[in-house]
Amino acid sequence: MAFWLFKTEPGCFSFDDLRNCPDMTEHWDGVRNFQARNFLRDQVQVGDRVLFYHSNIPEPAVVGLAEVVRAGYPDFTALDPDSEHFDPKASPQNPIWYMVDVRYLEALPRPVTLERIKTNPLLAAMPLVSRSRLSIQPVTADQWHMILSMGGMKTP
DNA sequence: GCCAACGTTGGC
DNA sequence: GCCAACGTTGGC
Repeated sequence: MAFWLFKTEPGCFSFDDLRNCPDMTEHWDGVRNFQARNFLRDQVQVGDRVLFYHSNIPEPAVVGLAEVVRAGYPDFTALDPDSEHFDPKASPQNPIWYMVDVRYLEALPRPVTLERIKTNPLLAAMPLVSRSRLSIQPVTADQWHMILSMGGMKTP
C-alpha cells in the first residue's frame, strides 16, 4: 500500500464534496499534467491512502484522508466536448489522460496547513514544498504518519 | 491581483 | 532537439 497527496481547489471540488457524494466515492478526473497522469496510470493502486489537500485558498492545507477504490483507467471527461477538461487529442484508442476513484475516509481533527508543513524540517522533502504545482504526489510512510500526527490523529 | 515557477507548444 | 514564447498553477 502506498501513500499519495492529491491536490484540489475546494471551489472546484472539496473534501466535503467528496463526503457528500453517493457512497462517498468520486472520480478523480481532470488531471492534465503528464507526470501526475503517469502516477495515476501506472502507480496508484486500490487500497492506497490519500492526503486530501486544498490549494489556491488563503490557508492551503491537508484537510483529510481518502482511499483509492479503483486504479487508473481512462478519464472520459477528456472525450466529452462539453466538459471543461475536454482534450481534442484524446480518443478511445488513445485516451491520453487517466483517473482513479477515491472514497472519503475521515477528516483530520486539525487541518495541517502548508505553513506548518513548510516549517517542519522532517517534511522538507515533500514535493509540496518544492514542487507545489504537481497535483498528484507520492508521500513516504514517514511523511504520512507525521502529517496525521500533526493533524491530531492517533497513529499506531 | 501579482508574479515566480514550471510545463507545454511550436518554429527552426 | 533546442529554446523562446506562452499558458497555467498556486502561494502570497
